[in-house]
Amino acid sequence: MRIVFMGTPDFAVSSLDKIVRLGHEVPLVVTQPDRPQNRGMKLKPCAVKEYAMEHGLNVVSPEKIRTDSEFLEMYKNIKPDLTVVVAFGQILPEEVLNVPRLGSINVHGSLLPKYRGAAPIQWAVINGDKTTGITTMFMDKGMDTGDIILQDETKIGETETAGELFDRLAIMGAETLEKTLKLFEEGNVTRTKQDEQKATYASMLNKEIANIDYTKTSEEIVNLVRGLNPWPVAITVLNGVKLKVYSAKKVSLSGIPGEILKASSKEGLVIATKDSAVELIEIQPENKKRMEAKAYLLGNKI
RNA sequence: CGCGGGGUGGAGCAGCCUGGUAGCUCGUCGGGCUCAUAACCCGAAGGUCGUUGGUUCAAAUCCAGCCCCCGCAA
Repeated sequence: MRIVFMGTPDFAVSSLDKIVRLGHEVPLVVTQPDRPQNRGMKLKPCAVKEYAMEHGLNVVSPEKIRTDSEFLEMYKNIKPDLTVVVAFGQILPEEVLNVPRLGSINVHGSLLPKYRGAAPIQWAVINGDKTTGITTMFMDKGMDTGDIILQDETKIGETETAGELFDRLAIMGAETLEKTLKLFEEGNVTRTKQDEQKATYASMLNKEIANIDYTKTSEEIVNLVRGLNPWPVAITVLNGVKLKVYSAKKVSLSGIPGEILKASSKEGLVIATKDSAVELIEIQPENKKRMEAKAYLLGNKI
């Protein structure tokens, strides 16, 4: 088939790679424009763009795809059979969605209608879900509201981080996409409407939720830490020391929520929560490297 | 030229301002104590102080360049 790909971050690369390896024709790849990213405000191409350039694919990065008539014209002239969208990052208007002969499909990192929106994988971990999965669907003008084609389910590990789940779902996404493309080739695609009653939204992550709230339960806090690792990472401030928290576990102690119960290189760093306490195991103090809390306490005090 | 912190035995830090013996808390190895131990006692190994050059009788320390790591912001 003649497939246009739209996607931006790492998560999308394995799906694009799958399409290329399956031997489909990819006349165009669409990504977000380069953004100033790192220290020093340097421009860095996104993961999909890097992949596309390495493989000699034609890449465009419209600033606002909604209002870009030049892009729409060019896109129409390509006459794609199908367009695959994976974590693209821009809302696509109906004129764009309707261009491909067979439609536009999306690979989403949750079992829709649960976790429509921007950060489904992290929210599944933050909420302590036991399972999640991949959904492929036809796109419509709503936010992840289109008809479902296929779903694959996977268990979330007890201590799995969002980053680890991300990597697994990126691979699973490519596999589910492969099965979906096969259905298109065979002409056996089915559509299942989403159950609106069960729909939930996974909003974008912001810094507010990254701050650990010790009046929550230990389990909620541990899940938050897992769900925000490796990005944007849970944050806490203890006696004026700002820390990123990469891993934590529940321990059987108690005190006033937020109280520092232990802070030594031998016993570790333990903070009281609503129902018990959490030990902050792997941390990153401001301006420092990521390290064990016990190592930090060898030469620093909290 | 976005703002800022840092690179010192295996780990985390001090020392730098006010140049002159390499320090602290751990870890490792050996020995001791103990029913036993992540506890305690004794001893040992292990560092071109990121790198290049400069100043000086003398540089971890002062000066200049370069490399690398990190926080904020985006």
